[in-house]
Amino acid sequence: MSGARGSQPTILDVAARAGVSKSAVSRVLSGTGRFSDETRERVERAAAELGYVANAMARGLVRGRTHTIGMLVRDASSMVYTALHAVMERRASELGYRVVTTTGVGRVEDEKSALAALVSMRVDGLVVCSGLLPAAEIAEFAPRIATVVAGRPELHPALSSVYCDETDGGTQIADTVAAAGHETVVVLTVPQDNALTQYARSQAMVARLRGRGVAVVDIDASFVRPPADVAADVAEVVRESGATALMCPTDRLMLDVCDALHRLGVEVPRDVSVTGFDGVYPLANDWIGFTTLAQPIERIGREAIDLVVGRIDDPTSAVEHRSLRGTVISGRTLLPRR
Amino acid sequence: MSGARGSQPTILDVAARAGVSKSAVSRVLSGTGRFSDETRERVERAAAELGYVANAMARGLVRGRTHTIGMLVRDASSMVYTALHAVMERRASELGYRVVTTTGVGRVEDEKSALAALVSMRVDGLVVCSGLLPAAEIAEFAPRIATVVAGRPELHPALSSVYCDETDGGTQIADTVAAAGHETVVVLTVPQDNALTQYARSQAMVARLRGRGVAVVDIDASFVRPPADVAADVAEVVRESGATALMCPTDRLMLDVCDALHRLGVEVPRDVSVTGFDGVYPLANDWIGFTTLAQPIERIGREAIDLVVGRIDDPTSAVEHRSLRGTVISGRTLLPRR
DNA sequence: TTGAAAGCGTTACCAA
DNA sequence: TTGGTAACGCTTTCAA
Repeated sequence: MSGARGSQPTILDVAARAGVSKSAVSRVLSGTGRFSDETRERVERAAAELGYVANAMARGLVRGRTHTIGMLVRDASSMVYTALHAVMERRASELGYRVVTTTGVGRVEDEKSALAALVSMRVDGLVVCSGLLPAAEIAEFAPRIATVVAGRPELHPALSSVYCDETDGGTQIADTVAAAGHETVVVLTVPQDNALTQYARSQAMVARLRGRGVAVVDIDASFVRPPADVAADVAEVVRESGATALMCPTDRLMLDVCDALHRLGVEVPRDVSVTGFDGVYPLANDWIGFTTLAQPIERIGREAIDLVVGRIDDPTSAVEHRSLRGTVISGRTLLPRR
Repeated sequence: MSGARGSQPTILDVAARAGVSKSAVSRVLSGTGRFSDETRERVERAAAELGYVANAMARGLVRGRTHTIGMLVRDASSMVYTALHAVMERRASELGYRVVTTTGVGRVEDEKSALAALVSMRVDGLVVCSGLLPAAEIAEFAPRIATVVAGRPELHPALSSVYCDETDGGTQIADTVAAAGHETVVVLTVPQDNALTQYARSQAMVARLRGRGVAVVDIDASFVRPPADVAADVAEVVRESGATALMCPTDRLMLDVCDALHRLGVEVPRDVSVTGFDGVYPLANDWIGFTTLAQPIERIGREAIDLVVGRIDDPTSAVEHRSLRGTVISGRTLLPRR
């Protein structure tokens, strides 16, 4: 039975081999209760010989706790989420938790099911890192599972959150551009339903620039548009309106647009200055030299874990919304006007 | 009872609310067996009203299958793993599997426990993406769980694997450098125990260059050395031996070294040509212009999932080692000599 | 210090 | 078509 293909040894196999009861095995292996040195010795040897690894499902079922935090990520290939993931993993392990990650593959439906998968695994806590899933879908589980939203400004009354202050960030970087003397600026904007965060930051950029008397040309950069098309629009505007700077809602889009502009013969920063947003390694790097707004990823990740663990330990703890300020990184892509 | 804090509704709660037995609920919700329309209707409503999400632990326990593939990643912040993650997630979902990811935080011990966590969750299959963990540690579970190693040339007889042919890759990029006419080249090498893959590719570079009569200066770039120190060595060698090119084992290290060289006043590619390895977005990009060897990440990820699912479906299927060729990407960082 | 037995939430097999 | 009941692998009383 214990040798059947695919079946792993159970506590009964260990007990039989050690010549003790399964209760004894359980006590020894989980270090609870009392047992003699001899029992311990025999159990440990038997377990090692069998390559026994306790079944977390069975354990979780009876204990009602999994010591696991589920992380839902929007896009496994985005560097922002990736960086967040690494930070959270580290912090969670310090606190005695394991992080398991799932992702939707971009669609809301997939994300809902990825979230449900985490819930069905009965993770002790949930950290949602996605600007895509509507708050209501997330909040549904909040009464039963400690839930925190990380990386997006979520003010839902049932959900704690930690995020970069997008408005402040957009404003800061817009100030940087304005201070460099640019008088006509292109801002790439993303529709609200594409990504809340990106929408918020571009709106802040536009508002601040206009507030400072800068002429703004707004170009649609919704996710469905290929960067090459966006770049073509930018090139045209630069030619016709004489815009001298371009602001992007993410470093990633900035990179794609720079690339496309390059193919059109428009060089950065010679012909046009460009700024990004996110500031995650490796794009935020002196040698590459993006001028961008760095999100406080380290703090966001760490505090998200602290918040969720806090709520696991004390489910009655108050909902909190923490807004963290980002920092402008000055690179080579933004030049003073003229 | 069903309202107790933290406790989620169970199948019994649904059954009670729907006025049927838990067996009926199980049948309806899992779509197996027969049931009347009325039963279905009542069960579905009750489940929806309660926000019921089946407990995957209980289900997995009795079914003996979780429909989950566990992915062990070395470094959640590395773009190579990140890219692999995204590809695998997509392919697995096409095949009806969910991917859960865990990572060590860099140390072998942590990785072992991260792997054990996956095993304890009784994932149906395991994809190990780490050049760190010794094959023996991984192979231990192979007899009981379908296991595939992705992204490293692992020829262990019990482990299937898919990986970039590191030797061929190192050779290809070395050929590219030699063909550009460089006669003295610095190669950054990493010790074998730091990372198998990086070791293999740098050795291949060195061998090929020497084979073509190129003078090679070998600089130690073990993980513990700060890139700034490595860069200082490089700067000195460039000055003293007149080396005109530098080959790095990863794009990431390449970036850090370029950055550090820049601070030392050594400009790339003006003063020295540089090549990398990995070729993952965003560094492999025309605008940034790294000359590098692109690993076939898309194929590696996809085939890793196909292999592991194949072994889940047919545990007797043969162990396979698939070596995939990478492609040189020509960027701006490599100039012809003189 | 030990082992027997009662669950944990599901599914699956059986009568009914 | 139904519902009762026996697992699944483990932890946790409770007696001994």
